[in-house]
Amino acid sequence: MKDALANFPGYALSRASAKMLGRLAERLAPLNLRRADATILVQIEANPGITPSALGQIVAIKRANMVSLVSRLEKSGYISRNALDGRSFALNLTEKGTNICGDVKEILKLHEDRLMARIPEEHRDHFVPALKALWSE
Amino acid sequence: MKDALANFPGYALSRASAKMLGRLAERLAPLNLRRADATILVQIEANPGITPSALGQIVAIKRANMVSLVSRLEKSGYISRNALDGRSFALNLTEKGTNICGDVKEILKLHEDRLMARIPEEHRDHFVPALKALWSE
DNA sequence: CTCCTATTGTTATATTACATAATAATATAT
DNA sequence: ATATATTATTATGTAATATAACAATAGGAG
Repeated sequence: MKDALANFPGYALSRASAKMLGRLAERLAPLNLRRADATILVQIEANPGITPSALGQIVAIKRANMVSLVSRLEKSGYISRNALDGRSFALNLTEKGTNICGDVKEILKLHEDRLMARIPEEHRDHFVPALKALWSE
Repeated sequence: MKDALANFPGYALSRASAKMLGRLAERLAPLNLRRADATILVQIEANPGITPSALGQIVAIKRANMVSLVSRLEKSGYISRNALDGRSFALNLTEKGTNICGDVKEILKLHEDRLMARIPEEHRDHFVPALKALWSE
């Protein structure tokens, strides 16, 4: 009963990612937020007034899938939408949104710290650079 | 328009994983196989006679979700199921399955090589060990 | 051997993530 | 001024993954 793919980088990458995403989801659950919600809140805070389209490009979420995410966050009172022109909106955090975004960032910090702590020290500094090389382009 | 999470290891991990999984899916599409199909074929070849349950434990797929995967691969003529006892089956590759498994392994090899090639040399050797530290437990 | 418990494969079902196509309104460029 | 592109949106489909329930059966305890 051996794992024939255990040393394949792509396989290890997806297993590690799946496991860490699961962990993060557990940690966000008490806030009643999903990962996409959390990233959107943080990105809006860092980019006040951003449009759904531009936001979607940053976080790799298609416009069509953005709609329900944004409208749910609006209904929860975390973000506001103000018309920029006839077709696009400026997204901003409300006060309530800023508050929960603080909680989110705390959870993210904890999550990232625990994640990095699992990686043996000699590999740690190589981790993010290697991932960014795969991801960005 | 900046990505506030770009340097978060968990975020980078999931972005990198998503991108590479997408690539792999494209490469497997010509064989009309999905990633789960490919991993199952390779794992059965490495573990002849394994049961669906044991296989599911290796690849982190729940029994319930294994059913349709296995039965589809059987219908495609790639694997065979032989009763071990009254409730479990031994899974094996058919000749056709062994053939396509060869193609799969070729694609995986190519995929993994291209993936590693994207990672700057100085980080390469640290990549899989770091991921395994996150994933395994 | 018999009874209780655990395991296996299975069905049904729900959720989440993510993809495409079409559309109406509007901005932008020629 | 008109053609084209972009934005937000709706509708829809698929893949991955999770849980609960169930029948058949294996394995262990007495």
